Amino acid sequence: MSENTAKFELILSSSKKLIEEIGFSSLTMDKVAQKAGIAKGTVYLYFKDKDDLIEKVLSTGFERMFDRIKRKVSEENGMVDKLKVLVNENINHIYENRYFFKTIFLDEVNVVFLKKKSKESFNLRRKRYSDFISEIIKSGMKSGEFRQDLNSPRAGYMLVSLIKSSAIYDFLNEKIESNPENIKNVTEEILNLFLRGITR
Amino acid sequence: MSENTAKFELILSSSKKLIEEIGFSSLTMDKVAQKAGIAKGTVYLYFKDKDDLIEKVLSTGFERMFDRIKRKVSEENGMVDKLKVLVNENINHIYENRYFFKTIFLDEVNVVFLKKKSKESFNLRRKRYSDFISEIIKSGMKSGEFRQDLNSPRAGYMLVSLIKSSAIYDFLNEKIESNPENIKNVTEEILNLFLRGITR
DNA sequence: TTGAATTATGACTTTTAAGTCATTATAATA
DNA sequence: TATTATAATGACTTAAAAGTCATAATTCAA
Repeated sequence: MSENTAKFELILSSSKKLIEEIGFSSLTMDKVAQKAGIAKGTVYLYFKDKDDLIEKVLSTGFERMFDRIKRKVSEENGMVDKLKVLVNENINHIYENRYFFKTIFLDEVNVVFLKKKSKESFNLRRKRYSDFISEIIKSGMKSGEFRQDLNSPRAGYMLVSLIKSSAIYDFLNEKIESNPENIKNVTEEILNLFLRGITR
Repeated sequence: MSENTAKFELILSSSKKLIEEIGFSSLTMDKVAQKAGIAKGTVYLYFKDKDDLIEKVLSTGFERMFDRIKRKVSEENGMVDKLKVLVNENINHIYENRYFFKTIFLDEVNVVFLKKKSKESFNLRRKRYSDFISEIIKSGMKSGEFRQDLNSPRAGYMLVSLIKSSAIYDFLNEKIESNPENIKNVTEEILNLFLRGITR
């Protein structure tokens, strides 16, 4: 595996662009090479195989998003406030990378294409994020901000899925433009439901 | 396209079993034929192509589930009660067909494999279900059972995703056994969150 | 400057599985 | 029973794309 970081990044970003354009299901190594302006063999100098390439596209994207969210969350004190900035930051990130996430979510890429090992890391990332949320909820239960009878890991997992499904809902309804108004609404609707439920 | 219903059903149920065993990504027409104990060419007498076969496996499964839920829901009057039986019935259905849904959810099959046309019908089914829920929520808003400031279509969509993600959560944590205790808990946790939120 | 080491190339091989169709078997009908 | 129509077969064709590797280009070190 060669060490040239610039070329590694070039292949990675070309793949990401391609995925936005044509989706995962049509992604081929030939197209990746063409998009990056290099030969197919070169791709294999930097990535073990196609699975490795996709896994790295997904994992670098996730780490970038997770770091960003963690930074913002750490600036808040109350658990309700932490959840608020978490949702806000997550939705913002999704909208800023909306064409990528549109493909991820609507194509439901997810783990189908990945081999066993990459499937596991996919689920591990999901778990790391929902565990992070679960800890906030646990603290909120201790502090009295949240109900005492919650199953915090499940609740954490549920919030992740609410965020995701809200974005899917918008993408399906063609609300893909990233205007602040829209983002503010989505964020509030998720938080409203998650914090207060639908009953009066 | 031949008319023999028994053979049609045989291929359909063999495919479903196979999907449970090996997942969508490894499903081949050769394996389907072998599982059904017939020749590959025969499969093509009853289904246009692989996409058609998968689409029919998914759509018949969905219709069965949706009918069952609608029947139960129609027996209730209050909107809260309707949502309660809806969630309960949906979770029950998922657990009764847990190996199928485990594959569907964890492999995240969804639409990846399907061609454009089938992708659309996949999203249409999802929409039919969330619209159905959305109508219940709208009635509940009118009757005063629910808050007035809800975005009912989005809320409907969110409930669908809460149900799905709860099942995924259990499957990921190996809680796949279908004991009534477990099902009761899951149902209650979903409803608790959706109706009341996490704050006190 | 030269030759060794590294990186890049893309035509080629391999694999896999979808879909076809000439042939055969079975069922229906007269 | 003979003839026609329908259903079934599976070897074969086709297609697509992953992955390889002998060769070429470039970079580096002496």
